[in-house]
Amino acid sequence: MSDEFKRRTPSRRGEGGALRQEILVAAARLLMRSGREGDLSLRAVAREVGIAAPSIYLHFRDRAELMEALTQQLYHRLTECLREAREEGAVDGPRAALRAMAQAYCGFAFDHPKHYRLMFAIERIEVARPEASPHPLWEVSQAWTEAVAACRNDPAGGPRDEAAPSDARVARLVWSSLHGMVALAMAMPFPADRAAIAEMADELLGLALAE
Amino acid sequence: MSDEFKRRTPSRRGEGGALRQEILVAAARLLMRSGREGDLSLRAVAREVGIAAPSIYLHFRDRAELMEALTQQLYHRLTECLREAREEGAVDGPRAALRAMAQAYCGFAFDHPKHYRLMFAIERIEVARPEASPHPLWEVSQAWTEAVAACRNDPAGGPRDEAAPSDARVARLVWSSLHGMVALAMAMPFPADRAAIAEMADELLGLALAE
DNA sequence: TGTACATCAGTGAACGCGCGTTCACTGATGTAC
DNA sequence: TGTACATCAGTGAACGCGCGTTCACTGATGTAC
Repeated sequence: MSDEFKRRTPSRRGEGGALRQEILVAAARLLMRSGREGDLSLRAVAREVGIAAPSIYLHFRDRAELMEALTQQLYHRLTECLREAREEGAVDGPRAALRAMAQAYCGFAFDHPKHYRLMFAIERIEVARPEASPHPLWEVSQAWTEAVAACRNDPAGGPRDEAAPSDARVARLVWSSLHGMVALAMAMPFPADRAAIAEMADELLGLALAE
Repeated sequence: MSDEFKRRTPSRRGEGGALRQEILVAAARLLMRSGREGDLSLRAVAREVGIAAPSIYLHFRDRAELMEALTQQLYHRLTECLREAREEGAVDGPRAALRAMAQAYCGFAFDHPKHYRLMFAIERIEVARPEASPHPLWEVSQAWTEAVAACRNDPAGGPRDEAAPSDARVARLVWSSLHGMVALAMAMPFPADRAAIAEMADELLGLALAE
């Protein structure tokens, strides 16, 4: 039995940037196991990668920057997951696409609960960011609005009620409620019932689109 | 200018238990300011109370037990807040009572965002608890179910649809969605719009009760 | 073809810090006789 | 009424730990001449 850490062999010259991605992957892996943000220390991540702790500073200014890069990556994964589900579902029309998207959202949360928790429970530091890069949560919001709008513009759905709330409002209601379902299920002191949540998600879509 | 901590004068004999409550109050106050669970160290709490760190061990077995007592207290405060709102609203009927309860829920979350976050984002350790004390989240769940049932049993609401989902299911949908609204609002990178959330909450109740 | 040098991709040791927890203690207050 | 003792409500100093971060360094690889 050996207590040695695995030792990563250094990148070849010009390929130093590879370590950056390895660090992020290791951080995500570590998070998956240990769960809480506080456990994601620089040193723990370095151990997971198989490098010395100071090597992280070659790619991230400090721990905060590493954490931010990690959450950004997780947000993008979620966005991609939603987009794929919507595309696949779209062959059966916009309603099916929205439904697939909702199911994919719940699936993402239940498949990566620790990641999901970090994404939505992290303390926002809100360093006045360069406006150049909008927050990735905007993309998620956008995706919901588009999918909802596609449903409500579908001619098969009949004429649109004049007094109906905007697509963005309905989308926000849908997203909020889905988030609440998965987040509350995770917060409850007994294991989540995925099937029940999936059913509740369908029920919600029915209500929100006033079918 | 003095850097000294305030020093608490010891309890009189037989009143040692008073410190326990002081510790919990100080922990809640500290949480309100600093936000993240990791900042709630034993030593920080002791400083806030004005006692030596080891004194905490006179009333709590370890840090975990202190944290658990704190969240229990917060859950009970939430439950009480919901119950009061419901009673006040009940003079205008069960529908108004449910509405008041929903508004109180959002109000609690926005008034104590750090507390709310801790209650629902804390890593559940799920020490096999003595079954004697059920988790306080059950009480919250119960409160929603009762309020929803009262609405749907109200004779003024007309006869009940046979195929309608159970009160518990509707209650869970309502609670989940409300939780999602406030939690997502807190997670978004800009300040929450309380009025918009309150409106969305009303809209949700309308949908869920199929008005 | 050889060699001096620059650059790249990291490393090892050390720093000061706050933490949870343990330990033996202290000083005030009550009680038995 | 006096005094020895027990109990209560805490304290001060110390422990070992892992942490973020800094610093001067190393060894391999490419480049200029």
